[in-house]
Amino acid sequence: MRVSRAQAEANREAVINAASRLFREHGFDGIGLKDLMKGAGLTQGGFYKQFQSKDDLAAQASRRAIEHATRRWSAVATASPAPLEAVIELYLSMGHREEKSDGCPLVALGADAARQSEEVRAPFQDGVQAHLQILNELMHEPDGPKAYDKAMAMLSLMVGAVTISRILNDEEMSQRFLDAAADEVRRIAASARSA
Amino acid sequence: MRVSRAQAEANREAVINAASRLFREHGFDGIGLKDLMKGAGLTQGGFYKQFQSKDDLAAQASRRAIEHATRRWSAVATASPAPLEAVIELYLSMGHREEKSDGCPLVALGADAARQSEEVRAPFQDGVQAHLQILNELMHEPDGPKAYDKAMAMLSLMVGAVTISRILNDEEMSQRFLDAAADEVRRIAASARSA
DNA sequence: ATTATCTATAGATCTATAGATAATGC
DNA sequence: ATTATCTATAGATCTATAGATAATGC
Repeated sequence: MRVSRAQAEANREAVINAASRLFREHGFDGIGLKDLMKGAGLTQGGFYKQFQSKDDLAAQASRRAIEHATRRWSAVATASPAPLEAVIELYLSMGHREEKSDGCPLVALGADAARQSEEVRAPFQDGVQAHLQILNELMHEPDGPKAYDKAMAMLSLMVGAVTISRILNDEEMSQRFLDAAADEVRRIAASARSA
Repeated sequence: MRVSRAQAEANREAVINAASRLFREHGFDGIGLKDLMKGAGLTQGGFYKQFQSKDDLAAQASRRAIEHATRRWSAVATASPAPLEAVIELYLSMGHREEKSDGCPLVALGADAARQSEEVRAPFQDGVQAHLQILNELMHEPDGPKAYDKAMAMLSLMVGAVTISRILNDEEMSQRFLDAAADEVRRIAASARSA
């Protein structure tokens, strides 16, 4: 029954990874400890040797999800000659609309996060800052006086558009929301020039 | 124990009204039948004489919340000489950020709605359409070829900004998100002209 | 007589804990 | 000997149902 220390640490990581997906899919209140542990191939009993509470796991899983999302933005941005377009294509896409459990946690858990403890909200707040910094660098004039405000509008627009596109059944309408958002994100990035 | 037919109908309405607030505050999974009924001064036992299931109440409470939000937009728009500014002031405000249980259901339950049954999602979809129509009429050129797409971007931006502002603890940062969104909403409304 | 609401409860599930088991690590 | 994980369980809460109660409506 006992496993090596290295394996134990790997198991703990597996629980955090599974939870980061399962919380995004079902919400913090929509999945229990039993299924969270099962997601890593373990049973419920070991949970409190690994985490202080469900809230503790929610905080760690949120941090993992947000940091993964941030790295993903950085990765596509640095890999592309047109970084902003690359981020738009990644984020404002039907693919992202459908991959709820692997997509942006600000969309999958935005409304939920506002109801959580300070511990759980903290990683979301850090994630917002990290996303803003990336967007800021993708702006036409990152050092303009309003660049950071423009980044805030861009992030709000992106999060809102994917959130709404997930509520809508109509795929055509969903696509139209994403496209409309993409157009305006481009306009905002460009307008940082004159602001 | 038994009450008049009129009172019974009033009680049912009271449950829907209480639920429309309580779901926005705690999420669909964050509050049980006992407290939902208690919100209307009743006990849990009568619930299934009034509603088919918790999901049924969630659908009706969502419809009530969304329709209330739509009427609120219409009301401030028609009452003001600057209708778009009135809607912006109402929606992109710290007051709205704080009144979660009486605010826009797309913000309070956006991520939750995407996980719900078709029955519960339907009122949200109708609500999105209704909000778009109001925004469309507030545009500088409502009949422009891209007016509806502009309305989509405006709604996404507004929903996203309030969602993020609720996650942030920092009030200054929250305010800045709302202000940045307000600026861009105005720009988008104006840009419908030339599009 | 009918019925709106109540108390009480069934059965499932939730978070959290206790103690058993069996493999690691000294 | 220590400890990572397991099975089992406590106690609370969840959705849903059953049957009692008492006021309405015919």
